[in-house]
Amino acid sequence: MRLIFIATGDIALPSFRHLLENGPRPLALVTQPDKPVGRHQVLTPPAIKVEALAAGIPVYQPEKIGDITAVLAALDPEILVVMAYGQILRKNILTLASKAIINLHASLLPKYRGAACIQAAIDAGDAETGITAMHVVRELDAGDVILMKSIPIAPDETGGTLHDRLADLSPAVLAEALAQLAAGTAPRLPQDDAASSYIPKLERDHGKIDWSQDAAAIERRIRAYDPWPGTYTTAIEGGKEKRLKIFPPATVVPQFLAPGEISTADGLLTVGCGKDSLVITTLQPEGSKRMPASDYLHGRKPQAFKN
RNA sequence: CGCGGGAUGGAGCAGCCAGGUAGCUCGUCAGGCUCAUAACCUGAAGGUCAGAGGUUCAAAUCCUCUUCCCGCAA
Repeated sequence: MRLIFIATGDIALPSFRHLLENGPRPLALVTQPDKPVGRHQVLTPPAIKVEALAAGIPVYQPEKIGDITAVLAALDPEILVVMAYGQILRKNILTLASKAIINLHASLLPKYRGAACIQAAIDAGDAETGITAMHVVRELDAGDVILMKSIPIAPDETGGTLHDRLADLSPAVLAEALAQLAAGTAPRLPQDDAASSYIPKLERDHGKIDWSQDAAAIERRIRAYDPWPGTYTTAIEGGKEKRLKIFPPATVVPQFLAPGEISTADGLLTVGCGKDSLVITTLQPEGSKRMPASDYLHGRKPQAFKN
């Protein structure tokens, strides 16, 4: 089967490796251009590009994928596989493959269409999530479903751990979808648009904690947004405002405190929320390193956290 | 050269602006108290104040440079 792989995010790595080892060997990889990363803006290639080059797979990194339509068409692909690519695919790409263009998406569609699907499942407190293989249509993540596999979400699941587990689940979904497409037995299950939800791309600002929310909701968000985009709050220390990153795990306790009010009893950093309170175990003050909350309390005297 | 914070015994911090015996909250070790304890009391060890140069009678503190860490932004 003539296949082109279109992906940027690390979540696609296991699926890509699966194809390299078990076939069909991709004719090419299309991925985003190298981007400046980190404080010093070092130009960094996507990890999947590095692996593709090492395996001798041709790599294309167009600014807009539409720019290389002719190049891709010349490869005469039967299947396009898209996963965490990061660009909207236009019509000329959607019709490029003779057999199908499919997408692997990290949610149980129609829930959580969009970029932040993994975080959304934890944030919402869902018991399970999964990988969906579906046809790509113009509307984002709205195409007919071929199949999906689910996994349970652990009580201490973070965005990072769930990302990795879903990445590992993906090759099985891809393999089965490809097999069914090849055999002509792949179903086309329309999505229930009325039950769908859309989760926009997360920005750093979305990690700001609102202490008026229930402690349970905040706890889920701290896990969901770790390691990206992370959660943070503003601490009042001696009249000055300091930004604090908050990391999991955090524990919900029934203690009553006003939202943002802090208790340091028993050496624990407990913060009041809209309902119940939250014990913070790990944090990072601006300009300093990540540290246990107990260490933080030894040298600093936060009066409160503000929204 | 994008903006900014930081480097002080094992941990987290103060001291720096207005130079002049190294401080705080813990931890560690020893002893004590207690039926007992992450409690309490007493004592001890542990730091060339990131590095280099300069100013000065005297530098953690002032000036210059270097290295490393981090927040924002991208």
